[in-house]
Amino acid sequence: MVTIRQIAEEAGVSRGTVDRVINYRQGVNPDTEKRVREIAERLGYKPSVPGKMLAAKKKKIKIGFLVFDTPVALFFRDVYSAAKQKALEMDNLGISVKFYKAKQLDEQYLAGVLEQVEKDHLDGLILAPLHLPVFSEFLKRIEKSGIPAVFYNVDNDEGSRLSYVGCDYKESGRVAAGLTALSINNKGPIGIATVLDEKSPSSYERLMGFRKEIKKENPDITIINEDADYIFQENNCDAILELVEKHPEMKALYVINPGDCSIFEKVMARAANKDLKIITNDLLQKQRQLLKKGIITATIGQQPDVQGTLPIQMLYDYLVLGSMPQKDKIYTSLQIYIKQNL
Amino acid sequence: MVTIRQIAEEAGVSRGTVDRVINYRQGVNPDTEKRVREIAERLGYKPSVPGKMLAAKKKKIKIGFLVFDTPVALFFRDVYSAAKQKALEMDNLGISVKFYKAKQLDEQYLAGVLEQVEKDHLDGLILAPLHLPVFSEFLKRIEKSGIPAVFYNVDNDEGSRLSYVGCDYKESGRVAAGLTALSINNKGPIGIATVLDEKSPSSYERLMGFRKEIKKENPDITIINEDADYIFQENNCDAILELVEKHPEMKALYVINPGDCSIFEKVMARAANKDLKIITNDLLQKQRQLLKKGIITATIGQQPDVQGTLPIQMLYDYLVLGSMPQKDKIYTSLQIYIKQNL
DNA sequence: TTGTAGGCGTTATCAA
DNA sequence: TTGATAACGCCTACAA
Repeated sequence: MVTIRQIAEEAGVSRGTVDRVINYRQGVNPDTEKRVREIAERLGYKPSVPGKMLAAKKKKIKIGFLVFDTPVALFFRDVYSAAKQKALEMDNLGISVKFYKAKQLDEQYLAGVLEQVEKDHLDGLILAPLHLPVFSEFLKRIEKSGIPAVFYNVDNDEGSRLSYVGCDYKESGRVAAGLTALSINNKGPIGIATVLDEKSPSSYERLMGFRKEIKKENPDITIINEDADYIFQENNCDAILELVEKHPEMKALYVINPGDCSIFEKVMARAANKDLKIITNDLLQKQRQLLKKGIITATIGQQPDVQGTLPIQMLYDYLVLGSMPQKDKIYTSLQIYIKQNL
Repeated sequence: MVTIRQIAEEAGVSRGTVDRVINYRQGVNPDTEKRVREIAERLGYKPSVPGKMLAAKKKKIKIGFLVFDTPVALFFRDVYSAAKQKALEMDNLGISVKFYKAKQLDEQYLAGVLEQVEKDHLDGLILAPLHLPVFSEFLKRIEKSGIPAVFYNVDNDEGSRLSYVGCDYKESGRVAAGLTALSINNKGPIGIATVLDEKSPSSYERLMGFRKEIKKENPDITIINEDADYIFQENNCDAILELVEKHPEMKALYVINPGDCSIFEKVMARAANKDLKIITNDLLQKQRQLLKKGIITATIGQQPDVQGTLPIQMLYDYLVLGSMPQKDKIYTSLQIYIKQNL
């Protein structure tokens, strides 16, 4: 355990100088700097975590966390409750996390929330940057201000970020394909559907991943409704029911985004004793119940708890310990849930 | 953020006294103690994590970690490599983790290793206490010595422990049952097999969980070989191949413990183009490959990384922060792996 | 450009 | 039985 004190002694300078060198601060003689840096290198200096944590308390760090709290974005509830828990821990470390709840998804309303976010002087920001003009604008301003941000659930290359924590949607689609194939013994006609999401990036990527995987691995499976435009049409609930009725031979249905989940029971009612397998995404409360009842066959999770806690930890590590995230994207685990492992 | 300093001022005593009270040390006037405790309570004192971490460095805490490093216990390799990583982190916090590798599983050899463990003066111990007489003895001595222990992978009630981190084997069997049923559309004859483990508790519990779940949920599935004595017989590799040949109608095979995994390819060779589904446990390197090749249909994991890292963290929290584990048993997640989510 | 010193919260040691 | 003080490692304001 090498400390700045030891480096200071070795270099014949004061601790302050070593600190300046190590943290790339202004005003050190280049020769001194070089000497100190070499010694630090040679001795294998690693800053002490507790030391940094202790010293960080004086900084009164404030992190902002934007969540959506609407009936159509239920997934964020699970993210939020995990994040709240983590925020309490952070409070113990002298870091405060402020939550901003967006209760609607229309641009004007969101603009108001984002304005509020910018007013508070934050040291870091966590958000799911939807692909909407308000967010594009906002991301640019945040980037300019230099506030480090972590994106969760939705990635967005219109602004720079420390890291992304969320699902790899394409892979998620692939896993759904594998599960679907598994549940119908690799053959038969299947359907794809989604209730919400008019071609949101996440749904679209899942669709692409699903289709590609089926084509690659399962020559004996045919997808009844191939066309993306057809899948993402309006008033989808009715369209899905129609699809199921038109195709009694359908063996499985992949529901990308089930909305409020009421679609599942409706579909099963129409497909009565047809032994239709339903594969979907996420594990919200409703889905848990429907899995138990045997209405949903399997679902693929995206770790809402990790999406809530890891971004906070990453910002803490960055702001307090000065360490960059290991990866540019942290993908959540593609956990498969069936009746028995809820 | 209340500190002992604040409590000391409020109570009109020194920080030392507050420290004595809070940490239940000897030599405090009962009146003083009561007063200090009340103030701490009223102010909602929570010890500071960084403060404790910093102060802990002087204690030179040493944790022992026992792992098995034998050809038949490959799972422990993954535990070990995660634990090694975690040990490095701990080193940064001034805590050293010493590993003890047991290269054989016979009692005499193990006795030697355990003796070595006892010689070193450890502040905490992590081990998988196999159900063998050497361990029974050892656990009793450890318990008497008061050294806190965390068990992983194998629980054992012959000694007291802080917590257990590992698989819920019975639930693991249930999940295997659900997966098996899913892969054969809930009907048909299936088989159960295991290569290693003459009725080790983990295998036995998995078997029980599997059988019970099939009976409860799948009236149309019949288990060809019901009898535990038959499943756990000697020279199992041959017995399994025989089973597969005798029952060409078999739709799926649950392999509880595949040993070195060579059984899988052998079974598939015998069952050529029979479309036999194979369900198993763990995700070692071999299994990963076989899943990719489509020889194994699905497997159920038990988070070797968590088993390696969490016990270390728990002992750290206990020894440094003085916090007890949340639960008596921490079960690893019953993650399902198929070809697409390796 | 560099050094000094105090503080972050807890704990151990020594002195009273 | 209690108090005072010096660590633990880092950071920063101020002084030189």
